Amino acid sequence: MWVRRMRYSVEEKGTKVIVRGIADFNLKETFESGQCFRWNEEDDGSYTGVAYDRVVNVKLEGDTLIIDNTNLTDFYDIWFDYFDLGRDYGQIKESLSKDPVLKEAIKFGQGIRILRQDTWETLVSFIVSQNNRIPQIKKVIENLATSFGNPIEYKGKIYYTFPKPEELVMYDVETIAKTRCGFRAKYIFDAASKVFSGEINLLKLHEYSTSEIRDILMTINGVGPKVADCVILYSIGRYDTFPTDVWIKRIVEHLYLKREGTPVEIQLFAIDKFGDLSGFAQQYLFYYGREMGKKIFGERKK
DNA sequence: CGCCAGGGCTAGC
DNA sequence: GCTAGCCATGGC
Repeated sequence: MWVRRMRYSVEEKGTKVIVRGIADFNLKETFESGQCFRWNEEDDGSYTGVAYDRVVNVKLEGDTLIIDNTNLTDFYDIWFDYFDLGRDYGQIKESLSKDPVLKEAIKFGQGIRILRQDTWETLVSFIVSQNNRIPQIKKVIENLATSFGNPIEYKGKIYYTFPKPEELVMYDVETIAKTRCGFRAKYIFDAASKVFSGEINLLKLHEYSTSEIRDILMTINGVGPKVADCVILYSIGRYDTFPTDVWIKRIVEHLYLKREGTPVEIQLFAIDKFGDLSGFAQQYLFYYGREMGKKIFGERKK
């Protein structure tokens, strides 16, 4: 019900696809809301990133989205869904704004969208994220790509695709650890092994219920509730999911509960409150909490 | 130096 | 079922 036919005009021009009629989209808010790790800002405010074995540059000028180094086929096959362009975020924000806290949070990230990312890359990225900081997560993911991915050129620079399971299982844990991923190397290897062997079929996850997907992902060593929920939200697109990390826990405790709670309690509270829009609410609250900074939450214990 | 990071595993109750 | 201690690495 939250997917409405959006009215865009789409035009291919040289190496670019130009989309007019874009609303509720801000590149910085979307790329820096902690859901993805391979987009980097250029001097002109555009972002260059690698996803689905492609490197593109995206720029927003008013209501016009310009995607460079692509074509119409890729736009409809990949980028339309990747940027969630079929969804009316205006309606989502309107509905969530009935909650006064969310109404305030949304002001800080009016242009946040939830990207539809590749499941394998999302899985590994959030394995890397555990007990780690975002700049370090980005470095490790780049190391994985340059070490084990394939080179692709764009504007005279070499970028690297994210390595597939079959490109990782041929190495051992010690080699994977050279990417500075630390103790997570064995987790990455186990994920690659289970996907490569077919024990876990990422392409069929969407056929299962959310809790079944959770159970399947958590059979991987190093994948717990938080990592599984991030995969479910950011790549499967189940929006009744509320990934609960230390930050969102502090934020919910501070803004709603007015007391401390367990992660499970926080999650159940949020999903009960936000329902099918929980994932969006989480993203707005997370960005809001991070923008408000450690001044408010920093001194609290986890 | 110690502390902690978008967690999860393990051992010990 | 619950939790404290641990985990690699790096920034402060």
